[in-house]
Amino acid sequence: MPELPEVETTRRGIEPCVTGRTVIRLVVRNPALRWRVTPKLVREFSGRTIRSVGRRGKYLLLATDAGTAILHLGMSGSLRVVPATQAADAHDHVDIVLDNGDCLRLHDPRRFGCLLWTRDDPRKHKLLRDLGPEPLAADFSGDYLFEKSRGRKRAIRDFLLDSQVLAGIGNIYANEALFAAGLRPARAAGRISRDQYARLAGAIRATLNRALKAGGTTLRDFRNGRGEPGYFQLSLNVYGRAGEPCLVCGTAIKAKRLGQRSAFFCPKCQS
DNA sequence: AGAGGTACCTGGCAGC
DNA sequence: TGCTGCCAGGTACCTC
Repeated sequence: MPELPEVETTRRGIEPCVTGRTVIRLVVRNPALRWRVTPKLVREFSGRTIRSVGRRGKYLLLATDAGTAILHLGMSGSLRVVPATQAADAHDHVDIVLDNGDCLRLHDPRRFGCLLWTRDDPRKHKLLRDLGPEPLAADFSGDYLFEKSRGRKRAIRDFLLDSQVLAGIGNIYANEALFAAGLRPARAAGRISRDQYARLAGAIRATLNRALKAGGTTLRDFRNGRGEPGYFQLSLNVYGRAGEPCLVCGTAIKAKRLGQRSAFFCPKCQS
């Protein structure tokens, strides 16, 4: 589910509700996420005050004076702030109970998400240290993608999904940005020109910014910190639209299997 | 080093 | 109305 716009929407939603609040306890109904939620996390997070809510790629970082909780929403995860007394639904695996009677509730049917604890700088954590640049940060450019892609034979769609190339891009936004840049998803990354990468970098930024304005994409179950869906699915040009007319030229959108995942493109607008 | 496949897990949907 | 098989927003880890 959640790519950068959804994770950032979640971050913005929960930030005012949890910053400065103290965690009084954790309720772990099912510790079996991608990695087990450990007793050490429960012990060390409890009693700590959340100083900030950060994000790196698709990871959320709840920072305290003693350490940082690293949270990933996987494919189907969502976080919301609800009264701690509210009955838990199926798949509400963890509550981070706050000192004002609310809790931060992690819901994740597929359990591909994780909740980890580190005492050190989270950016040095194994899961974060090799992440590529943030696509909305100043150090990201078409030149960076051009240099990084030389000699690479992979499909550009897969190159964009590689978190060591770029952090936070998933299958929806990779496909949408490639449409906006006029590039077919199967094109070899190493055979795309500097000019085309400049256009692609701009398309990535524009697509992510438009998705953020819409509060993210809700295909099935994404919800922001207040339980509300996003609306960017109404603006998708190609993702999930196989067989439907291109909104620019009317040609039928094609779906193609690249590796294990579907890619979508307009055969006329993209080359 | 890079590329490709597998695994983790649940739920929704199409087709029979 | 079942049942089966396939698909899904992610990504670490393994092999070649």
